[in-house]
Amino acid sequence: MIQELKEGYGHVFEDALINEILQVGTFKEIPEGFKLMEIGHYVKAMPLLVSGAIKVYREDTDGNELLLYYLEKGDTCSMTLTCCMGDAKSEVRAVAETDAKLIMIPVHKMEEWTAKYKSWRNFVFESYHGRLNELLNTLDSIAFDKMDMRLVSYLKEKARINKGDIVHNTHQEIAYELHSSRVVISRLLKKLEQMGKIELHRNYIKLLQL
Amino acid sequence: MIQELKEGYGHVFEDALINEILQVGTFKEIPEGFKLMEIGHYVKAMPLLVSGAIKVYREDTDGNELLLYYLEKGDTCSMTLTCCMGDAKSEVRAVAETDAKLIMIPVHKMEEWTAKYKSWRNFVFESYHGRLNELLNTLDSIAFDKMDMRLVSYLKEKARINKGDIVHNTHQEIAYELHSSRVVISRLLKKLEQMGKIELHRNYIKLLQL
DNA sequence: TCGATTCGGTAACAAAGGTTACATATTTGG
DNA sequence: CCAAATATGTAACCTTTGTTACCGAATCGA
Repeated sequence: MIQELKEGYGHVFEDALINEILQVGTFKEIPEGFKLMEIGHYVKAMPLLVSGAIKVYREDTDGNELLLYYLEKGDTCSMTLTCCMGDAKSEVRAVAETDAKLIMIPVHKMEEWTAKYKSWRNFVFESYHGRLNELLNTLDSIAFDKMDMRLVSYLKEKARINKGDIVHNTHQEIAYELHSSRVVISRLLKKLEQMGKIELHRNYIKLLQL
Repeated sequence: MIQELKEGYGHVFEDALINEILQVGTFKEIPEGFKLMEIGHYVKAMPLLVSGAIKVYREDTDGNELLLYYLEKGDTCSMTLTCCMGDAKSEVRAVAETDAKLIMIPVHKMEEWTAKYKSWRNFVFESYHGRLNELLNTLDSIAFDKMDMRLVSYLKEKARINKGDIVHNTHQEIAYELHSSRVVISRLLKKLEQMGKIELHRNYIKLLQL
């Protein structure tokens, strides 16, 4: 665990804090598709993401779904932060987009560290800042962009997260994540293909020049 | 200033902190329409809202606009928090919706208090939590609701903030805040009037039973 | 191997929302 | 008081998005 922690967080946390994390944190490996957090559940530990990517969703009571953003190495879930401290329920769903490695921190340490370590405070605040900004970007995209633009952004981001130029999703899955319908997504994807920007295949899409 | 502070924040902050705030904070009264924060500007002080309401907007480079949420008594601007600590630029615009009273806290105290006062930490975290949730609600509304529902929610919220059943806005102003067009808003308002839910007048709308 | 399932393509249509244009009423400023 | 500006109503039309329906191809499982 020590090398993963140092690699991902060595520049962020002071040595004393790194040592504390090593003592109380537990290392966890999760497979792609693993559900880390469910709406309405309480959260008992805070994850520091060491490798892989986590996607964070919004879902309403009617089953409507919307992808909010991804977490990557060095990120933590701000939602979890507030849930832990405030003893509140989760408002979002989190699922591993790829295989991932995490260090789980027990909730009760967080309050303690916030008082004790400047680097922890900075980390927590920066985490909030980052997440607020990602939410704002998602909001911009929904409020101001049309579906074709949103789709292009989605494909780019997905490819970036998965470090390649292939997006392994069906049209239906994309439709869910963008809160649209399969037919609409197929239609727009076909247009992108005709423009020479992507190549469509069963179960995956290859990005050419977006 | 002392009575406003105690009334709004007496249950939230411990006495020692209240005293510190009285020493370093400056009291400020601002009129309706006053611009508190502009996108791209740096923020040098953090506001504690004592009375009145502040509306927080998103605006993109093309001039597209969208109302995010309101701040009320006991709230502070989380965006400001991160901007102060991280020395980052503001991502939003904030305008006084009504006349308002604020206590401004110099940035450098925030870091100090976060280490020193548990009540301050709680306040800051709850503030973040609240704002994240309001952003999520706004997002839900844009992503999942149609314009007629959004309009009804808007009118209700606006009336609540202004403590009455009158919304003092032109159709054009409402269109801007919901990022729609005047014609669409007029159309939907007319429908609401025909359903007996509102009364339309020049420059204001009276809510009946929404 | 064969039937069932999943995935994607496409057409026809509906609904929501945006745009343009123009009319009328009210208010404001000189 | 009158011209200009502002606020609203309304019609016609277009674009985007969503819905339903049906098709064939690929894949999977017994």
